[in-house]
Amino acid sequence: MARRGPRPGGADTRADILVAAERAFAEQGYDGATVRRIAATAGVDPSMINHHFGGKDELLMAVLELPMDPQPMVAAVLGASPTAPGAALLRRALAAWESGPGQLTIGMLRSSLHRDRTVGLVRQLLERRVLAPIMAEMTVPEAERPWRVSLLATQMLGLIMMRYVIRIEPLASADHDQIVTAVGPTIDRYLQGDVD
Amino acid sequence: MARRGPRPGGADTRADILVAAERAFAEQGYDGATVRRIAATAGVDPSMINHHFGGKDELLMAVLELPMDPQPMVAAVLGASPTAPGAALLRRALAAWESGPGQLTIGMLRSSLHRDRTVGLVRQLLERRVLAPIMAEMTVPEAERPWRVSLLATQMLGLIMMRYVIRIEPLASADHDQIVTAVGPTIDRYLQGDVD
DNA sequence: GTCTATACGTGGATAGAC
DNA sequence: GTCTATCCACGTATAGAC
Repeated sequence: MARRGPRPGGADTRADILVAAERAFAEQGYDGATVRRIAATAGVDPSMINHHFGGKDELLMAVLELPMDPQPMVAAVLGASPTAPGAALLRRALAAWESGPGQLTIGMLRSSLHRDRTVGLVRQLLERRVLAPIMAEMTVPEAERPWRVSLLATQMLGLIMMRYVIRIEPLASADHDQIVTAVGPTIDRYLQGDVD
Repeated sequence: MARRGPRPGGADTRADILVAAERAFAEQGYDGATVRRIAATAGVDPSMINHHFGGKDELLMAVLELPMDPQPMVAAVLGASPTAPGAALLRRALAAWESGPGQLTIGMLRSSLHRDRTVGLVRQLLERRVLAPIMAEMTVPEAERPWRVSLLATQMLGLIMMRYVIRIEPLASADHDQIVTAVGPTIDRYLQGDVD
């Protein structure tokens, strides 16, 4: 019954674990996702997770470093709509968050905020893969960009949390046009308007 | 050694548990706070928590329903500064979040976002104790108020999360004046400006 | 290096004695 | 109402087979 040695079929244990873990963390949160269940889903022994990643925390970190979507998209949108980038940015962001991968991203974010270690990783990823590309495309003087992009981040994160996590009404049911009209000018002002 | 029957001194077990749990959840998050430690801090047996509250989830819910600070303050500020309420609101909010009780509130929020059940309770508390009082003080037609207040909530929550939880720079180190200048106009527009 | 098997400590929860 | 004893699931560490 029991098998010995490498799994048959040339299965890639490490990759299988990552796939199972990404779903589990996004759908069930950090605690809801158990190492044992992730291993079972991946069809491997639980101790393999410690062997390949070091532990549950490191597994989450590895998952957070998987290629995610938003970074190239956001920067490209900015370049395409120089005068009123807020509307275009919001439309792309809303569409992305409501896609399958976007919902996983939101789930991952949600399951990472209550641990200092994972929050630190979220901050790094945010800075390097979302905010830095945006700053590179901005038209204002470079010295202003970190401040402006952090303001932008507050509005975008708050929109995500309120609409998709806390789900307050009428925001959660609002259509994209309403949101773009209401929030777009805020984004425009943070990106290129008067902020001090 | 072992005692039997009710604790001596007429101690109020339930209240003691709540006090210990509030601190523990806020400071250590939902998972970091253990039923066993909360019980030890309160000087009671761990099984008392299940007996009085039903379980760890219900204990968190009971804690979330404890009286919290922000609701009267916010409404009062609005009435005092009818033309540019954003600046006054932000100043009071920033001061509150950086006080001891405010940090506990942020910790509670942070430790509640990754469970559907507790997110639901956060939503209810937010609607009833923060957003409803604000709506009551708004000067725009009543029909517009839910939409406007939900926009306000996105900006305030995003500011909290980015400054105090994710701690992105330069926002995390910015002084209150900078933030008020940059974000105040956003709040003003959501409360009484053109949003559709 | 990759996998299996097993064991330890701690967590939340429960049953039942007092 | 309160406490003891116990249970099961969890994360993790270790030893050793291939």
